Amino acid sequence: MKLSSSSSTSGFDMQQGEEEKKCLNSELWHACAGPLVSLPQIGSRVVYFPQGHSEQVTASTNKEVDATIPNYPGLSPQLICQLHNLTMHADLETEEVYAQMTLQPLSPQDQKDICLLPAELGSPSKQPTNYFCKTLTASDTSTHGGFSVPRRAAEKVFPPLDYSLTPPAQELIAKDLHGNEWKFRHIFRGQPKRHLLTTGWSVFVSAKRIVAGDSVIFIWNENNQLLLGIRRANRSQTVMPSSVLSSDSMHIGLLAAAAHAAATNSRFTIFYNPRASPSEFVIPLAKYAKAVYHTRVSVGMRFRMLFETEESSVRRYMGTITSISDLDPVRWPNSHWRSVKVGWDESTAGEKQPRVSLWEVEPLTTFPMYPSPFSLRLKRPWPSGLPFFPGLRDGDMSMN
Amino acid sequence: MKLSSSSSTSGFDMQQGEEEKKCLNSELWHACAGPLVSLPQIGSRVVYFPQGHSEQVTASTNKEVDATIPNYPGLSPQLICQLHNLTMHADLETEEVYAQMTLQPLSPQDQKDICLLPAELGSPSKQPTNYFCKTLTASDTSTHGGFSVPRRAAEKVFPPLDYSLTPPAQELIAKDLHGNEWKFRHIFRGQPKRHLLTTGWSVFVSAKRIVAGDSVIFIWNENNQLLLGIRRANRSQTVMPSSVLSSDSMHIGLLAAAAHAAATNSRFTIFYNPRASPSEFVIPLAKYAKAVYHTRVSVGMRFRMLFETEESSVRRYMGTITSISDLDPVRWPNSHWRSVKVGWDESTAGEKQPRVSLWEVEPLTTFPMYPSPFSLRLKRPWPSGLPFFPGLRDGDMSMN
DNA sequence: GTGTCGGCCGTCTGCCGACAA
DNA sequence: TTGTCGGCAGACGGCCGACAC
Repeated sequence: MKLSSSSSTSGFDMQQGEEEKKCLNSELWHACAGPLVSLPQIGSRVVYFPQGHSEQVTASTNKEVDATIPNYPGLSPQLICQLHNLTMHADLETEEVYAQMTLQPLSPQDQKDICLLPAELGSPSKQPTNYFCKTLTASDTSTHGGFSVPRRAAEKVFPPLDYSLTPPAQELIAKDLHGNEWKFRHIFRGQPKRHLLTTGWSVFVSAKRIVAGDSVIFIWNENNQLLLGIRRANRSQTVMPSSVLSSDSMHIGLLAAAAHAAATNSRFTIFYNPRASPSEFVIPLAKYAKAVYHTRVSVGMRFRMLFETEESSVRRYMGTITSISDLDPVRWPNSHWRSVKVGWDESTAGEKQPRVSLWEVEPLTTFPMYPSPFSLRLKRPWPSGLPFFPGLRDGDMSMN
Repeated sequence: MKLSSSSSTSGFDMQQGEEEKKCLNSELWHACAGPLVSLPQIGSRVVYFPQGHSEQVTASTNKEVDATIPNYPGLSPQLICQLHNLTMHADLETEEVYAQMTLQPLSPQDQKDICLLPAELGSPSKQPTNYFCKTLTASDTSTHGGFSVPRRAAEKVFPPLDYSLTPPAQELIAKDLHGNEWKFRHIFRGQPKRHLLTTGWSVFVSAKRIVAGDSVIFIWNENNQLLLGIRRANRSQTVMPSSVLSSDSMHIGLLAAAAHAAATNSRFTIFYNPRASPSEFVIPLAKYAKAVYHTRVSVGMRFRMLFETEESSVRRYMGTITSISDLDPVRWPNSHWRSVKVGWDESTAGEKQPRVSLWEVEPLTTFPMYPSPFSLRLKRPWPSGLPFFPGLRDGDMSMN
C-alpha cells in the first residue's frame, strides 16, 4: 500500500488522485533513478514487452510466475504503442522512484505507416551537472554525530561559505522529491578543517529511515535550489509481496490488460520501476528498430554493455555472444526480449544476466551500416506478427 | 511492498516462500480481525463473488475501477468453489491481518451433485475467552510514561501478582502475530494503586509505530502463553495504491484469473483482507444457500444486522428493506452481491452501506421455514447459470 | 581528506506518586 | 478507577576537536 507524489514530464498532470498533485522534480527523479535510466518522450512511439513487464512484477512480488496461468496467444511479445502520458512518481514511504505510463497499441493501419523520427531514438538520461552522491558511513548515520561532507562535493554543490567567520557556517534548505524542505546547519570546522552538516541532519536520517550503506544525492540546480534525494542500498530482502492481489492474478492482469488494449487499440497503464529489476520493458521504437534492423550480431561476436557502478556512475563490461534464441520458446516464441545469450569476460561478473536484448549491447566490431540495412543477422525468420516498417528510410536513421 | 508471516488453519503450510514459514496463532489472528470475521473451513465449499473481490481491490488501491476494462461475459457473478487451502497472514510492517485462499470452481457435474453438510454453514468466529482489548490514550503512547492496564483486565488476563511484595511486580513475556517476544515489567503501584506496564512498553510502542487511538489486545491462552496483537484505528488515509501494477490491471487480473479458473476448473488464489473493506466475498455455501433459498425477504420488511463496535464487540442495527435489485445491472446482472437496498433506523448510521447481501441480514419477522423452503421471495427469476441444488434436502438445513 | 572516537553538556526518556475527573 | 501532570535521575543525543589511516 503506497501513496506517491507525481509529476508529468510535460509539467503538471492532474489525472492522479487528490493526494498526488505535487510536481516531482525531473532532475532529481533521474538522479535517483540512476545514470542508465532514460524515459521515452511523451507522444513518441515505443515498443512494450509483456515479458519484461512480467519480470518486473516477479521481482516486485518476489514470487515466480505459476505455470497454470493462461496463455494469451493473440498477444504479441512486442507491442508497438503510442506513449500518451508519462508521470514520474516516488513512493511516499520509501522514496523509491517509478514512472507511470499510458500506452496505446497502434492499429494495424498505423503500423504500416511507420516512419521513424530521429527524436524517437530516446535521449540518454541527462544526469544533473552540479551534484554529488555519497554513500553514508556508520558515522554519518549514527546518532552520535552529523554528516561529513566530502570537501570537493561541498565546494562544488553548496553555496560558498564566508571563510572570514569563525567558524564559517550557514543554513542550507534542501527539497526532497515530494517537495518537503529540510534544514541543515552547514559548518566548516575541526582540525583538520572539514565540511559537516550538523543540526537537522539526524531528523532527516530518522525520518527517511536511512541506514549506513544508503546514498544521498545533493543537487544544485539552475534555479539556485538545493535538491536532496536518497538511493537505498540493494537490500534485496526488502522486496515484499503485496497482500492486495495474488502474484498469479497480477501476472494474468498485466497480460490480459495488454491483450485487451491490443485487441481494441485502447489505452492501458503500466508502472515502470527502474530500481526494482534490470528490465527496461518500454523501449523507444527507433532504438528498437535500429538495434533489430541495423545492428549485425552473430554468435562469437564481442560486445560491450553499460552497467551502473556502486558510485552511481557507469562502466562498460565486455563479453561474447554465445547464442541467439528464444528465452521462452513455448510462451513467447519469436520474441526479441533477452534473445541474446552471452558470456561475460570478468569472473566477478558472475551475477550478471546471461541473457540480454539486442538494444542493450554495443558490438565491438563496427561494420559499415550502409548500404545494406536489411541484411539479415538473425538466425530465424522475422516473426510474422511484426511489421516491416515499410516507411522506414535510411535517412531517418542518421542519428547518434 | 510487504513481507508477511503465515499460518495454515490446519497447522503448517510450506507452500509459502522461504521467509514465510512461521506459524501464525489462529486465536490471535481472529482477535485482531474482529468478532464479525469468520473463515470458511478448509475442504468445504464456498461461494466466491468477483464483485466483492473487486470492491476490496478498489478499497486497497484507493482508486475506482476504470470503465474501459473488458467484460468477462462467461464469468458468473457467483462461483461455487472448493476451498483447498487457507492460510492466515499478517503484514510484517503494519501487522494488518489477511487470509490467503486457494479456490477451485466446481465442475458443472459437481454442482449438480451438491448435497449440503451442516458443517459447511461456517462456524461463527470464535473470539478468545480470556483476553482484553484497550484503545490507547495519549498517556499510554507518550514517551513520558507507561501503559495503564485497566484493573479488571489485568486481574483476568495477566498471571496473579504476589501482593505481599512491595510493590507487587513481575515480568511478562508476550508473543505477537509473527512470534516475536516482547518483555514488559508489570507493576502494581501508585496512590490509588493501579496496574502498569513500564519497562519495555515504549520499545513496543515505537517498534510497532503505535499511536493514540490504536488498540492493543492481550490474550491468555490455554497453553498459558500471553499473546499480544494490535488493531490500528481507522485512519483511512493510510490506504495506499500499489506501484507494482496499475489498479486497472489488478481488476482485470482478478476477473481474468477467476474466469480462467472457472473455464478450466483449475485452482486460483485470492487474498481476503477483512479490515480493508467490509466486503466478505467468500461465503460458506450452506450459509449462502440458506439465505437465498430459506429466507423470506421482501420490500418493506424489517431486519437486523450485526456491526462491530468501537470496543471490538458487536451490536445490532435495525433497518428496513427498500428494494431488491441488481447493484450493477450491466456488468453483473442477476447477482446476489449487495442485491438488497436498505434504509437504516438511526440517523448516526448514515455512513452504513445502503446495499447489503441476503446472508448479512436477519429478518425480524420469522416465518415458519417449513414445509415450503422453495417458495419464491425474489422479485426476479432465478438466474439460469446457477444450479438449483437438487440434492439439497430439508433435513440438511436443520441448524441454528 | 575523512572515519571514528572521547569528552562534555543539554535535552529527553521514563519511573514515581499527586491529583482530579 | 484511570488519565494527566510535576518532579526527578539517569540515558542518550548531539556538538566539539583529537587522532589515525
